[in-house]
Amino acid sequence: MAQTYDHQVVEAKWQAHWEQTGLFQVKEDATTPKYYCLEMFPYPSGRIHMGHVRVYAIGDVIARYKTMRGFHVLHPMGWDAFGLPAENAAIEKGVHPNAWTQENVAYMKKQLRRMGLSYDWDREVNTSQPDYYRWNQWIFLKMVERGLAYRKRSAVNWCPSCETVLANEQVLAQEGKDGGVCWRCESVVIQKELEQWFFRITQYAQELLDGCDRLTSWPARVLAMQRHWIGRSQGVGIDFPVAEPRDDLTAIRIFTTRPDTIYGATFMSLAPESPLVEQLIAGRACAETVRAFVERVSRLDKATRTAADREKEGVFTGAYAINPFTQERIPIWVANFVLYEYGTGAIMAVPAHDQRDFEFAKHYNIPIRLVIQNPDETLATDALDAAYEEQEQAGVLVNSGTFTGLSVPDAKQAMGEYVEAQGWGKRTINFRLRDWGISRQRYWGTPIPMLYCGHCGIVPVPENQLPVLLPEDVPFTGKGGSPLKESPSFAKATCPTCGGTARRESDTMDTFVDSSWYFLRYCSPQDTNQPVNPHAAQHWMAVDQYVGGIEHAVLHLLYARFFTKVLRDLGLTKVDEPFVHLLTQGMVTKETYWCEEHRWVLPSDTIKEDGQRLCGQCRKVIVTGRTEKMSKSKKNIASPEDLCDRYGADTARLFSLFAAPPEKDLEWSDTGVEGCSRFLNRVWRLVQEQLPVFREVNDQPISQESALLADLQRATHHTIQKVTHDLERDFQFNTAIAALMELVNQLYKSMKDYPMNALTADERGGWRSAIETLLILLAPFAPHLAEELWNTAGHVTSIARQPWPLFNPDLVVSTEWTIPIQVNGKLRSKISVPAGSTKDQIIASAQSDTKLIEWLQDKTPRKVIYVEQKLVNFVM
RNA sequence: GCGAGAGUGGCGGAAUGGCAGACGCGCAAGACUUAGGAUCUUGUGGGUAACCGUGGGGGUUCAAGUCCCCCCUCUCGCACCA
Repeated sequence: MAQTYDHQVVEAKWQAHWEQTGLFQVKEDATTPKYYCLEMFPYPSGRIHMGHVRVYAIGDVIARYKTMRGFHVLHPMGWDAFGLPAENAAIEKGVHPNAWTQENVAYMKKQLRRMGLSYDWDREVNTSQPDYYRWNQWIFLKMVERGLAYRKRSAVNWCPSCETVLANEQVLAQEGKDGGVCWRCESVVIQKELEQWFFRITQYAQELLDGCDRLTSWPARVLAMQRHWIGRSQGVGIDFPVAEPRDDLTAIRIFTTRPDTIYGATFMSLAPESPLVEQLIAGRACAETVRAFVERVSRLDKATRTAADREKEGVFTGAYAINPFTQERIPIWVANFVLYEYGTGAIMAVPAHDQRDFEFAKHYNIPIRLVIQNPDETLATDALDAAYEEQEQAGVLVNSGTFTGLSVPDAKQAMGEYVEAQGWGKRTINFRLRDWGISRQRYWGTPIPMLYCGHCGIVPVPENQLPVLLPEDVPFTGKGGSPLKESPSFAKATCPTCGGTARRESDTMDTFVDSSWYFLRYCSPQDTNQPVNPHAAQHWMAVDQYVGGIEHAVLHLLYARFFTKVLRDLGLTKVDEPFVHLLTQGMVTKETYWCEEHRWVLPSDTIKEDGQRLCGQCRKVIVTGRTEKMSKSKKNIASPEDLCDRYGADTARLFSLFAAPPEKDLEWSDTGVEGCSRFLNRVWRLVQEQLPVFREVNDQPISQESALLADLQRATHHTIQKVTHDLERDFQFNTAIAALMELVNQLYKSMKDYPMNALTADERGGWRSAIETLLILLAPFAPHLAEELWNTAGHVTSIARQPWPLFNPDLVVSTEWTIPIQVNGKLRSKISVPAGSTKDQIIASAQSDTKLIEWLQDKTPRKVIYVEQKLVNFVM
């Protein structure tokens, strides 16, 4: 019996060897094509989880495969190391965020190394270190120079009890409370206005939208989400004169995409935050009521405020506007559903043709006027139970003056032109996309390199004073404003313009800034003069394959696209889009059950009894069983460390690639892991048993006729074809691995069929070649095992550097064909014919097949379909 | 509501319009064993059978899981954007 495979020893041995020999270090190289393979870098939370194993296994197979295909592959790794959890650890455990982060990085790096990933660790980046974040500051200054970074007042979540700003994820929904609550003290969170820094991403809105059309190798749903987020819409801005002008307020501009409905506008609505509201109500009797309403609405956090199912509410301002088309006086209301940030913060309300306005009008008894008629089903105003919003199919204007009778699209066009001709407004394009607010009132992030001088105002930190370092002397209490304000060494600075005393900006940058350009930094990670060396970027960019979770479909990927365009305009890169192909891998889930008493329960902690599933502890019947994303609270964690201890990294990798296609969710299965482990052991034993057969044999041309040789060649070349095809086409790892399993099954069969002691020299050579092909094909998936066996077989150079085998179509040809025979499209028989038989020979042979006689009887088929080497179908 | 995707054995999942269920798990029988939760072999969609089978109903085709039309269910994302 061959010795069993000791994964612990073998994997450690090769990991050390690869590292010592610098196998995965990569340089720019003009002689072979480049390939840039990138997986989204992790947040150093402490431990890697199965989701990490999956995404990095996927990336690693791609990188290793492309290397074997002759590319020089950039495959880097780093740490998205700034962020809230480090600060929470500081507040709760008293550890400094930097110490906490560095410790986690060290630990997780060790874990990643155990997986045998082919990273060039010389290119490692850590966004929390000054050699990285100084370039965030540098880019920020360039953006200030170009007007792409600016300051404005904006609302933040504020906990009145902790007196601190909260990130959106620190605001929790709580039942019975109108609005979110603080994660620590459960006080109701309010909105507070602060001066904050913004990136003008809206300047690139159109380019970001157009770019989506060229990202043809991105998943459709990611593109759909990006397009929706950018949200371009075409409409008209129209001035409605104020009936009794107040001071300089003579008209209010609204934005609408439905100018065709303007004859049906029976009121106007303003956003509560609009400064026009105060102008309109000042001195009126209703002023206090309106102010109270505005106050109440604007205290709510954004998520609560904009929930679609929120009841529509409003209040009349007492003022009127004039509809320019009808000269009619319409009341001006304030409404909770009107967004100040979108359009002009004011809308014309057409209850008959907008569902929100409809509900509002019903509630407050405002007239509803039908101006679009449905030709298929005549609508009556009194009978409407919802707004008629149809725009594409039908709809003809009624009650609309000279525009009556036009179709909706024609009316949109004509009325838009009319507005412009009359000087009432103009056609405009609006985007949902907002400028990106990057100020965070946090410690563990990149300090924003700006100064506030009593004399000179807002002054950028001069470039030669970068980086602005994070100070160490900061207390972490979780209370109060920005932690950086508490550092005496940090807050005070000298104004570079006048030499006077200046205050340093105490906010830090959103961590999404860090991840918006790290892929460029990998091209020249040690450059001390600039964020990225343009020559290195020219060589490596764009990223050929990006792999990561779908949760980043909008923000990260959009910001990274934005930064790429900004850095392009700064002359640092020439690419417009950073990521050519995008693979969004599914989550790793595990089956769990929900017990009323014991919450989430693992399958192993349940009992099956009388066809019912009971909780193992309380024996209550469980009703909910489903697969959930792995999480601590659900207790359905499978630990990568345990997995590596018990089965090894190769098994962990193989399972996470085999159990589901990469883009789908993967359900964890302990027995599935066993299956993969079993497969690797089968490979191990196969090679061990064949070793003596081919060890002394050199590769030699195969001259001999031999059934075994033909079998071996057919099997290996068929596998080469299948595995290559599956990898080339969307990285279908699961079917590629299945093909390798089939090959191993085949080889076992051949081993059984042809006794080893009777093999000829040629046949030994055939065995050698078959096994080496298997190992090479397996190498990207299970690199340690493949390397070990490759080495055992007498090779000194790494299998990771072997060229990928080429498929030879001549070698898969078999001596006979099996042709399925159908009668009227149903399978009735299969026949074997010599390879190369003609259509007529095959049909003749089918007609004489005994199984078919009863189906064909003596009748002449009406028609015979023959598909080359595939099938025969008799139509009777 | 809008957008994207998915419905195939006991389970995860395979199938350029051409043999439905590859491969793996599970299960069953056998072999080897003091033993087996190791390993190997064989079988395994349903039905006694004719036959029936890819969410349901139509259609195109010699042939449909795959293409077209209608419907149902589920998952994910966005969600008052005027």
